[in-house]
Amino acid sequence: MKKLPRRFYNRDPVTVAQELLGMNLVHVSRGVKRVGRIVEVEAYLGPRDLASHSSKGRTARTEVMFGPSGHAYVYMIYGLHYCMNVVTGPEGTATAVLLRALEPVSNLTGRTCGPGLLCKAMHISLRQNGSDLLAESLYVEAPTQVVRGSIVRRRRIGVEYAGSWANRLLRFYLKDSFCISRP
DNA sequence: TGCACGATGAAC
DNA sequence: TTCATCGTGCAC
Repeated sequence: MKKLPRRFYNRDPVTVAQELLGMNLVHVSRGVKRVGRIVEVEAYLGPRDLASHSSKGRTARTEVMFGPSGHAYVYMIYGLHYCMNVVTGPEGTATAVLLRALEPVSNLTGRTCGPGLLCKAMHISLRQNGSDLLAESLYVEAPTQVVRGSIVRRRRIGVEYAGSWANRLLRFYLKDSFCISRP
């Protein structure tokens, strides 16, 4: 097991998204280490990407996205759920990868397939927004051997309002996973 | 200062 | 298909 270095995140979000598949998301809180295997993600390509929150510009909410890579961008959606992203690329590019589904590895209870469910099971909330993924609490690590298999590309979920950007194939998931939020 | 609307999930 | 529920961004 090896924590992913800053340079892993500091690349284009499409590359980072695909390479995150098969990696383990780890959250240590109150002495409990929760681990899940990332099996579904979406890439958000910055201010020009109308589906990305960063297309609204630099605001209090999107501030973390505009910062350095390797940090967690967590936000509340529909007043009910949380979604977690990993900030990618050079500082200021405001690109990110949304984590959409995990396969349970350790200490996870409840479902983990879906961005809101994933955060709930991992005990991730607004407290984790801006968290450095190279620190000790929340991070991603490579398992002893990364098993990926075939990667499927699909349209992103829930971004129909984004015009032609909604049609881009920016969602990636592991074909062989039993845990995908939507086919 | 007010208001429409979500990168969702669950129920019907 | 509908609804829960509230922070955000933008119109006034």
